[in-house]
Amino acid sequence: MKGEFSKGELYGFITGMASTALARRLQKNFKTKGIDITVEQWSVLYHLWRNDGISQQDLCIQSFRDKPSITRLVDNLEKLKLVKRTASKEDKRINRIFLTAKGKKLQETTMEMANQTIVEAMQGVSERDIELCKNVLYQVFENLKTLAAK
Amino acid sequence: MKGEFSKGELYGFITGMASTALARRLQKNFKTKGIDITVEQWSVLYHLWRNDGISQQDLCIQSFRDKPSITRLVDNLEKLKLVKRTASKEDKRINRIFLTAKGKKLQETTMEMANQTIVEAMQGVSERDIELCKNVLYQVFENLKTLAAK
DNA sequence: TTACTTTAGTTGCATAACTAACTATATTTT
DNA sequence: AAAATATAGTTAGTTATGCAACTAAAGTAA
Repeated sequence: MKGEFSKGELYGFITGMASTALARRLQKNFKTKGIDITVEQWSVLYHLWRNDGISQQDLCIQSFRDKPSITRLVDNLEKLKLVKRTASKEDKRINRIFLTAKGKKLQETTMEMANQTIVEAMQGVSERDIELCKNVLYQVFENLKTLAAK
Repeated sequence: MKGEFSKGELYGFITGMASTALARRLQKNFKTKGIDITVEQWSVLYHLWRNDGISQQDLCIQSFRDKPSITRLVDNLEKLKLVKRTASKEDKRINRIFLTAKGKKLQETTMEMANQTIVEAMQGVSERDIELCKNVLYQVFENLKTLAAK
């Protein structure tokens, strides 16, 4: 077990082993249920379900990805007929991204699966500790964001 | 700020925003210091520094990657003259991976940078909370590993 | 109005990840 | 010993990420 995610070290923390494992699990759950999207595509849809019609730039910020990544994710989501690009009339530079009926339909099932996956992952961890862990990760994220802005 | 890594949600947790930010920061720090390796390559070297000459299979388990990923990471590390594949004499299926002098030399500087990056990231987080967070992530990892094995 | 700068998005190139299919060597079973 | 199985590693195809260079439209300044 020496090299794995051992309690005493930060290797797993740096490399995001827990979130990698979580994403892999969610991906497998999608596949098992015959849902043919990647977890990355799901994470883009996630923001559209809350806020349909936002721009690619908004998706960059909210999903914490760069512009080329979003361009290609939207390309693929469009191929899957889950979203549709629409040029903004006010500002022709902007693409507004809208969910299709098919895209909207995925929300309920996949969010349910995501929640279920988290429940499985958090087995044996108290609510209080989950909150604390989220707060630490949030703080880490904020610290690094501040540094990156410099 | 609505879509970002907000305290109240698990989105950032699922997508590994904190570890992504940490990896990006470490990558940038490498680049700034003229160290031309990726963080993924670094994470492979990390295991070799502790245990030179292990097999690709060992690297798979320890770095939590699949076989093709390790094949290519070792390919690229070999191109960079940081490691060298050597077929095992006992079992011809096995490649043992050995650090070159150049590969060994990277340890001190880059580990220092990784530690420094973690210090930056953990600013304002108590030792106790770091420990607790690591334990939660460890538990999550173990839960998912158990599930995957089924 | 023309020139400069900023913003939104795309394209090209390199690295990395997952899946599936494959080769080669070892091990186990019969 | 021969056949079946398991293990180590590679290859091919698709998706995703990061960086740099690019186009087009908007906003700002001269």
